[in-house]
Amino acid sequence: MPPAVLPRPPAGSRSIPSHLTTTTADFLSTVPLFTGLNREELNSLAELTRERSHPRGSVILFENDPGDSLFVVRSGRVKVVLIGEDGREVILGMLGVGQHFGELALIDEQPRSAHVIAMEDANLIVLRREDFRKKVESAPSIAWSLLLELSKRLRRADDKIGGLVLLDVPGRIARLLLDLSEESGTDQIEKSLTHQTIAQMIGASRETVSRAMKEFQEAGWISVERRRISLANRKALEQRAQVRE
Amino acid sequence: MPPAVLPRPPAGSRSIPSHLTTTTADFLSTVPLFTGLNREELNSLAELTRERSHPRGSVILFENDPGDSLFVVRSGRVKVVLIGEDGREVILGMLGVGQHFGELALIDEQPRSAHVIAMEDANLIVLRREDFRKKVESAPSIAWSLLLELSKRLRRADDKIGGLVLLDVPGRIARLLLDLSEESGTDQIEKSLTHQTIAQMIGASRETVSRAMKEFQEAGWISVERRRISLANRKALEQRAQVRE
DNA sequence: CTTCGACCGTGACCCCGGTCACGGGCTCGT
DNA sequence: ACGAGCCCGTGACCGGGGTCACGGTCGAAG
Repeated sequence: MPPAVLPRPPAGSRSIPSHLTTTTADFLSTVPLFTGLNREELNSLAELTRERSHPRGSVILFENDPGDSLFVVRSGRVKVVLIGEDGREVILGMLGVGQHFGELALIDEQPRSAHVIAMEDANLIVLRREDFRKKVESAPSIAWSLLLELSKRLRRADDKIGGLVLLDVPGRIARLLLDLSEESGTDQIEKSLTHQTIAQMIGASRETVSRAMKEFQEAGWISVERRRISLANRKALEQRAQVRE
Repeated sequence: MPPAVLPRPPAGSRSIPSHLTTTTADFLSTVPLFTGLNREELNSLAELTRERSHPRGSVILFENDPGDSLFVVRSGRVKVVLIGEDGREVILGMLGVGQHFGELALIDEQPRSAHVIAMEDANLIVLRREDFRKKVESAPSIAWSLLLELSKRLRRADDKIGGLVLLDVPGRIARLLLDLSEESGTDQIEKSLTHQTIAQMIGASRETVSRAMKEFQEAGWISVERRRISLANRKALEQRAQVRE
């Protein structure tokens, strides 16, 4: 892994109004955070919004930076990571279209808690703190959505902590695969997930993940065809993802 | 470690109106969650409340149980834990007077995400979901306090994940000690923290914690006198709690 | 005072998984 | 189409830390 000297946002961070398939307001209506807003509110919200695009690999925001914006992913995919001095990355989460990040700093006014990096070219909708605050006050349904979202993340995080302490690497992988498939609804996992990425999500090395994945395949629990993982034996994986003595 | 067959709440779970130093309403006014409520609102809130007492070691609520109550610690101390089939415990958090738990299930209606166990004899104030919901709706300041609290916990959890992956055991201990001292305001940590407890908080074994703590003492970074840990060399600990190569 | 249970200190052992070092296969960009 | 990067597979090595097994101390209960 290259020591990854983090460059400040390189070219491409300019605000480019994106003329895409839908209007911003239309898009916002599909974002869970903003369900509960009516047409009018969506429009006024869209007014307050800027748009930025980031090329794959660029850093969208830095840990410890003061932050006063909320971001919604309009296209592409983004990862939330911690990075040690030695360059090792821990992936706390991956966010896709319609998901958002940066709320924490909006709520508690603390510095950003992690880096966010574009995994693919990404377009982001940006909302500034004051505008967001006003929106929340005028539309309490947003506050409730936020609570729901934070709750979900907190459960996930606690789960992850439990997994890190109680499970071995194969167990953690099994759990991750089950999580991902659940969130995609099917037994398929589409995302282009490299072993390296998996390793960073579960706190392991690339090599160990390779070996474990091979075992899962040989056991017939999963099958892997170009950029697609299928869960063939869910039961077995669930078993493996459980603490046993 | 005893395999810890978890008994259902034993004797002592009866609701006992506690005639303590202050009234319930007075106490609630000191709880961060409810700052922002005026006298009247506090009184009406107190009306909706029940009180329970739990002896040291008893389980207050079980992971996976459906849950519809919020708890506020009125006295004593409580731990939030995950428990593997093999009996190993992971301590996700410790809560003292004025802190609350059980909100997650109130917000997202999912089952409880962890066990909660009394570390000392504890008195708890209990509030049912519907009553709580109504309160939140009538007093949006509560929603904001909740967002603040969940944000704080999420940051903590992410930190913990980072620590588990990036730091060795001494590093994780250093970080824990710094956290605890910060939250107590001084360089002293009072709580009766056994090595066993520390081990469960950072995902390590009792023995390894013993050895690391000894090194810290010999290095002069901390000093330990009966049930009290003092941080003597904060700088060194901060250093140790950092990822280095 | 004695016993009993928690808690701490320490040594021996050993295994999971991180690190290093390669080699070989894809996919791009030019 | 041919390097240049990414990826993935695999072997060798070895070290952090878990586990086991004791012994010692101390406070509380009988």
